[in-house]
Amino acid sequence: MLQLQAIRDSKNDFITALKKRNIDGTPLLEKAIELDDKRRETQTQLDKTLAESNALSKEIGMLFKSGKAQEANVLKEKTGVLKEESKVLNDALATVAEELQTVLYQIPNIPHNSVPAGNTDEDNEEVFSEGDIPELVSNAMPHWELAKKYDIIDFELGVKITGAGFPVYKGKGARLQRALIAYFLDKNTEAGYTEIQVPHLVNEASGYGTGQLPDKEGQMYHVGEDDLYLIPTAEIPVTNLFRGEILKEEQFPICYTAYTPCFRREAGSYGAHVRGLNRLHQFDKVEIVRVEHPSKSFEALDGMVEHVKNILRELKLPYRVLRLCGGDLGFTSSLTYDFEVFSTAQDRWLEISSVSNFEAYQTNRLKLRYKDENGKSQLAHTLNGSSLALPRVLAGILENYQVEDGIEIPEVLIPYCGFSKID
RNA sequence: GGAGAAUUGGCAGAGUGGUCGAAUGCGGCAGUCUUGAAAACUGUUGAGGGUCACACCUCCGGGGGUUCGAAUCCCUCAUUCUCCGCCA
Repeated sequence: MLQLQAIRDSKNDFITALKKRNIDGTPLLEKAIELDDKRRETQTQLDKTLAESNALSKEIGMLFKSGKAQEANVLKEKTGVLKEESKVLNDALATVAEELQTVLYQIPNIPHNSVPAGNTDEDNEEVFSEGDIPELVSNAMPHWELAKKYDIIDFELGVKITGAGFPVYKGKGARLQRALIAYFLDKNTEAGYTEIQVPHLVNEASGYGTGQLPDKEGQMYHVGEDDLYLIPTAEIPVTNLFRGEILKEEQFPICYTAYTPCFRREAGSYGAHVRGLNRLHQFDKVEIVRVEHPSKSFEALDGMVEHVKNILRELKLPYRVLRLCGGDLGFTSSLTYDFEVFSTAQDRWLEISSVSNFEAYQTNRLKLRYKDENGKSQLAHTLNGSSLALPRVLAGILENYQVEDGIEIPEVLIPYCGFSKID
C-alpha cells in the first residue's frame, strides 16, 4: 500500500511510473488524495467535538465532587447534543476511512526506475544468462514422460486421491525432491539466512499484510470452517512474523529462509504449459525473505540475485535472468527479477525463481517500522525470492540431465541423494 | 471438548467509574562522576492522527454496549495459563 504522504508529494511522478504497468493512475491517486482531505477534515471536526465533550465531562466531575449536583445536571444536558454530533462524525469518519482504504488497496506499487515499460512477458528484459544448453540424445523426452518411464512421479495417482495438479513423487523422485530441499536450505543458511519453519495456514490479517488479500483472494485455498488460508508462498507467514513490529536499525538485515509446500488454485490456467510439473496446485518451495533498511534494499536485491545465480551455477543448469516489465510485474513489487531455466526437451524457458523488492509497499500494510537515528519511526523494506521452486528445477534437471539409459544427478546433489543416476 | 483464572507501555507489575496515557521496578537512551568501564546519582524513554510548532484527539487483547465520564461495569470474540478428557 502506498503512503499518502508519498502520493501527495509525488503524484505526477507516480502517474508516469504507473504507465509502465499500463495503468492510468490519475483517477485513483486523485481519489485517494481527495478522500484523505475529507478524512482529515472529518477527523478534525470529530476531535473538536470530543475535546468539548471531554472538557464538559471533567467539569461535571468537579461539580459533583464539590456537591453542586444541580449545576452538573445542567451541563449534562449539553453533552447530549455533542454526543449525537460525535456519533454522526464518527460514522462519517469510518466511512471515509474505509473508502480511502479501498482505493489504496487498488493502487499497485510504483515500478522502480529501471523497470522497462511493456505489456507481456515478451517485453521483459534479459539482463544475464549463463550455462550451456546441453545437446540431448535424439529421443529426448519431456519430464512427464521421463517421470513415467522411470516411475518417479505419478500424476494419475495424485488425481485419484486429490485431483489434477497434485502429483505423487515416488522412490528416487521423492528422494531427489527431498535432496533439493535440503541442498537449497543449506545454501541459504551458508549465505547467512536463518532457517525457520512456519505454519502453512495463515489468517486473514496475514493475507492482507503481504498483499495477497484482498485482490488475489481467488488464488488461495480457503478453509471456511476456521477462516484460514493455505499459503501460496512462504512469503506470507515469514514476512508476517514482523507485522506490527518496530525494529532497531542495528537489527538489519533480517534474513530468513523457509521451506514450505505452496498451494495455489491457479484458476483459469490451461493448455500445454500446465503439463506435468509446469503448473501445480501443490508444490514445494524454499524461500528467502529479507527485511532491510530502505537505503540498503536494492543492494540486498542484487545480493539475492547473485545468490540464486550461484545455486543454478552449481546445479549446472542453463538459465537466464529477466528484469520484469511493468505489465508483468507483480502488484506489490517495485522491481522483480525472474530466473528461468531452459528445458531443451520442452524447448522453452521455465520460471524457477522470482526475486523482488517491495520497498515499503508491504511494510506500510504490515506496520513494520524501525527507529531511525532521530528516533522517528520509518517503514522498513521487505524483499523475497524463491531459492528455489522445486517442481520446475526438478523438471529442468530431469530434462537436461537425461542420457540414453537414465537421468544423471547433478554432482552437488549426489551427497544429498545417495545415488548418482535414476534408471 | 469440559471447568476455572487471566490479557495494562520493551519486560515485570500497580491501578476496580472522574485530575490515568497510566504508579513503581527493570531495561533502553543522554548526562554527572571516572584514565576508561562498572557502580552511584540526575534527566529522559509507548504508538498513531493532527499542527510551522503548540493545542487537541485516539489507543490499557479485538469488537460492541452502559454512563456526562470506562483501563476500571456489562455483552461478545480471540488468545494464554491451570485442572480434567482425548491424542501423534
